[in-house]
Amino acid sequence: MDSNTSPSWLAFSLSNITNLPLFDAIRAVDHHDHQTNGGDLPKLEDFLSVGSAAPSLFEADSDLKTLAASFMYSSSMPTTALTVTTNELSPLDITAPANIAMAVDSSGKKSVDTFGQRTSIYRGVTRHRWTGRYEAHLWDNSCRREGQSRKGRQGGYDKEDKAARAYDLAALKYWGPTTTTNFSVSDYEKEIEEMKHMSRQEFVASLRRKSSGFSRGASIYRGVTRHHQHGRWQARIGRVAGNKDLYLGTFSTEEEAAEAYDIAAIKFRGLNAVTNFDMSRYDVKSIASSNLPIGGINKSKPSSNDKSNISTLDHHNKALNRNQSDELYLSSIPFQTPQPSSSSSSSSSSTTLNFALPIKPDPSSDTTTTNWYLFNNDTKINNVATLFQYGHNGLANFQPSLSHFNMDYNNNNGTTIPFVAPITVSGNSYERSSYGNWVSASTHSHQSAKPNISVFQTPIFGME
DNA sequence: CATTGTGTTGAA
DNA sequence: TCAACACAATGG
Repeated sequence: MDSNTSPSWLAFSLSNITNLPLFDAIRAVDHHDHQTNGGDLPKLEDFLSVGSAAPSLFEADSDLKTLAASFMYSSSMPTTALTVTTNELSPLDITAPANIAMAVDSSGKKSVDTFGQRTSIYRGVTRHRWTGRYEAHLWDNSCRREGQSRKGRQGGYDKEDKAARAYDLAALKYWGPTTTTNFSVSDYEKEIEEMKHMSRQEFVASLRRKSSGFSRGASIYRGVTRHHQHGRWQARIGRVAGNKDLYLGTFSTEEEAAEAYDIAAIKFRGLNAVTNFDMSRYDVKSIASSNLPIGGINKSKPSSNDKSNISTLDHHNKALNRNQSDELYLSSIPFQTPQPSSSSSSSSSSTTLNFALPIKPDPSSDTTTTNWYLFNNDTKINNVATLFQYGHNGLANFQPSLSHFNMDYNNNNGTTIPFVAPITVSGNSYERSSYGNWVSASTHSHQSAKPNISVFQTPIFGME
């Protein structure tokens, strides 16, 4: 909550991190060093790459030119700050495919004499020449056309079989359950279900995101480092727009910092950004539309508040509106003046607010009650009132692009204030409620004063 | 070899 | 807390 010092657009962060997914947590480094030791379990390629480097072996693989998506997997992050217990080769993984053989020869193309150079026993997987990392390749030109998922772009997983699985998933998405996969299709039931809701590009993008690599640092999260003096976590993103490092703030938890990085990454790199958390956590659209002065970031600290930016108060507002408190205001939402008082709006009646929150709907939830809390700037948590959303049921109403929600605001006085807000909401109350992780809105609706709404969220981390 | 992530250090 | 430089890993 003390991370109230981030760039304005970061304001859009909403850490629903509570359910820190299983996020293959360990994007850490693997401690095997294939380059120097023939030690553990030599791999096929170790034998193949005799002499100097193995590089050229794949150079000829021009087929890869058509790759639209690729995932890299590594097994040789050289250093090792974090030695991860590598037991990733769980029994499960070893269920290596019976179709290996076929995988090998079915890739066609390559002439027989190059077979021996295959760098992985898995279909769709190749081992990167220098690095020893693994890439899963999926060829699809349409993808490329749409400018999505081109080759490379992210580090790799640490294990060959992971690359193989990535390939499998992509292939399943593209060619259906009958396609040849490395592992049994039954391994992917869950994923297959998930992919149904995504376009190929989306799915592939998500796969890419899940690939690992990186993190040679203190944090397992990308873009996060621990600061020397107070052990706080600093988030940065390098040389974006401008060519300077962009400092994203310091946070007390890695996750918050990681999220800050993610948002920045999305902001600058869009859908292709490689993020720490699943992209679904963020509302890319909103992040993109925030008025971040791309190319120049408010180098100047968002001094107290850049009310200036706010001027253009179209629905999407940003501008960090810090408040004397130490609460984290994620987004400040200057909005339409309250109702022209048509009726009795004086003190506490009815106000129409317009604001947007870059929160992505949680597709897994079908609840229609969102925990929107309205606060009074002065009293904060005391004046909590829950907003009940009505008139909407189910997922259809949670489309990110969609915008208007009608809500009733039940204030403490029992008064109900109709509330209209173009927002996208996360409706997953179950996970939030248990952690007190709520999206909240704070308002300044005093007498005549123009309401000033800020959105912030209650502390998530550090509170058990 | 161009990018971009991370260690570090230091001033404010 | 914020910034910057230097270096290293990544991916082309």
